[in-house]
Amino acid sequence: MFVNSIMKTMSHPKTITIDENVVSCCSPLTAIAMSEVEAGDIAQIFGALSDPVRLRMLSLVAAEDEVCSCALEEPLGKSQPTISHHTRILAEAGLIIGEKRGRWMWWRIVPERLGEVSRILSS
Amino acid sequence: MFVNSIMKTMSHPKTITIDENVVSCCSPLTAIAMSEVEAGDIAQIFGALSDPVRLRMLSLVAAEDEVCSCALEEPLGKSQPTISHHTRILAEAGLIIGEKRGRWMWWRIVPERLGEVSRILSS
DNA sequence: CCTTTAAATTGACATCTGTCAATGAGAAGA
DNA sequence: TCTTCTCATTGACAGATGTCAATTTAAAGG
Repeated sequence: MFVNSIMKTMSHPKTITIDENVVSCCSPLTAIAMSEVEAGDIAQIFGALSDPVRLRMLSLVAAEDEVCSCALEEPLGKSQPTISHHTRILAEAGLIIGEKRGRWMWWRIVPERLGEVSRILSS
Repeated sequence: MFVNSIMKTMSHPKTITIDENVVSCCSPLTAIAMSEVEAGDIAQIFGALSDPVRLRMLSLVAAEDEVCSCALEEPLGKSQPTISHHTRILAEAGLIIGEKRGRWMWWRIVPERLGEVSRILSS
């Protein structure tokens, strides 16, 4: 069946690694005197969350275990390069992680990262 | 003394009202199918949080009970119009609230709002 | 009134950002 | 190898955004 044919033909799972150390995350806001570098790092994450298309994308991925890039174009109504652009930004922020299997790129959310960001706002 | 002289000269406290109904906040991300309008509203909030200057501004305000606009220019190293610009954006996102007393504009954070936004990311 | 002071607004400008058509890079199957 | 398919990259462009000088508005105190 379909899944098996994928399993048989897929190459060794390649995990897309994202610079984790780019981000010095994440002490709560109410803690004293946020440094400029910390502010820049956190701003990058919120920047990833500041676009409607990316938020709906995140919502779509969160609703499933894994979502293929190809399954995002239609519900979001955006071109393939645009989808690729947005997944990259979310991945660079550490909010999703991608794995290429065969020709398909599969995305899942990173719950721990979501939690980290959530904790920044909770006093 | 200083505080009293302020109390005596201040006009009736005018609370700055911000369009609350602009934002249809805030169901968690993992809930099904975020609508386009909801995504737009939430994106606006995260957009307010996506700038390093505004994050440090928020941090400064959160560290005190109230902070005067005039007390923000120096630590943030930005001009008065720029400070005004950023406070406005944070206020429009409902993250801070301002009150004009005499010549001074006093800002405080809106903890409930911070909580709302935090809850969007917590699955 | 007139002056002073704090903040908002306006206008200008450089930079950043979202978008897509065109193209390139890898993987799978024939 | 050749074709097909999925995704990434590039280049271009319109629109959004951060910044400040200059100006306006509004409040206080002579």
